[in-house]
Amino acid sequence: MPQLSRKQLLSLYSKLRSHFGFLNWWPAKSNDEMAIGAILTQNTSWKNVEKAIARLEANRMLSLKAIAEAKLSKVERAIRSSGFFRQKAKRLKSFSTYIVSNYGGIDSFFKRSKEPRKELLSIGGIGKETADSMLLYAGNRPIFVIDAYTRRVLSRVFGIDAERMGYEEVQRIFDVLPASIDLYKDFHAQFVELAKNYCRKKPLCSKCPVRSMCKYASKAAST
DNA sequence: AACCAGGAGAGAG
DNA sequence: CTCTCTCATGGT
Repeated sequence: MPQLSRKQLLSLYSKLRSHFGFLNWWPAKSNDEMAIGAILTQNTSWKNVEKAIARLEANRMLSLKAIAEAKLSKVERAIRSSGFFRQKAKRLKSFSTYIVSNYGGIDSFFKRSKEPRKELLSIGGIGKETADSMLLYAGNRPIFVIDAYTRRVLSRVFGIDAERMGYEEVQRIFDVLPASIDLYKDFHAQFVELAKNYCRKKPLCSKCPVRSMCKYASKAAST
């Protein structure tokens, strides 16, 4: 019993896509860099993550192998700009150590793991959103990533109480879509772009690219 | 100058 | 299972 039809979702995507254009999200040079970025961006703006990635690269630690071998304090220093640096340094190390020692590298992890999602979640510091981001953007699995922005847009545009729903429950809304990796990647990016620019605390409904199909916008206009 | 950012986990109920 | 609190920094 899906709450939204494929047509509704694709119509939303179409509007976003023609407004924002194709968003080449997460253009990491390697899957290592992508996975590292996924951990660093937890509850942190991407801008500060870029600085941390640049510093890791400058110190030749922009790979799981290098992080697994580096001292914790050295990782901490490099990623300080991304906030939560002590936690994240531990998370980077435990993740890197797990992948490198069990699979040799992230590419063979994605190739050989039978249940990659469950396995990622078993590693400390990797929650559902981070795991799904890695699976979609690095592992090329058709898994829809749910974040706070996605929930907010679903809530406002369609009136779905996605902010109180469980993660997988929100994820199931997108089961009606064709299992296209490129669609999932770009759709998620479009959600973020819409939420950051329009669905804010102080919403900009009058200029919103999807106001014609948005419940919140029409409600805000009539009152 | 409060307030949030592309969350996760431990603890409590 | 769901709710609450903590983690810690830079930008607006």
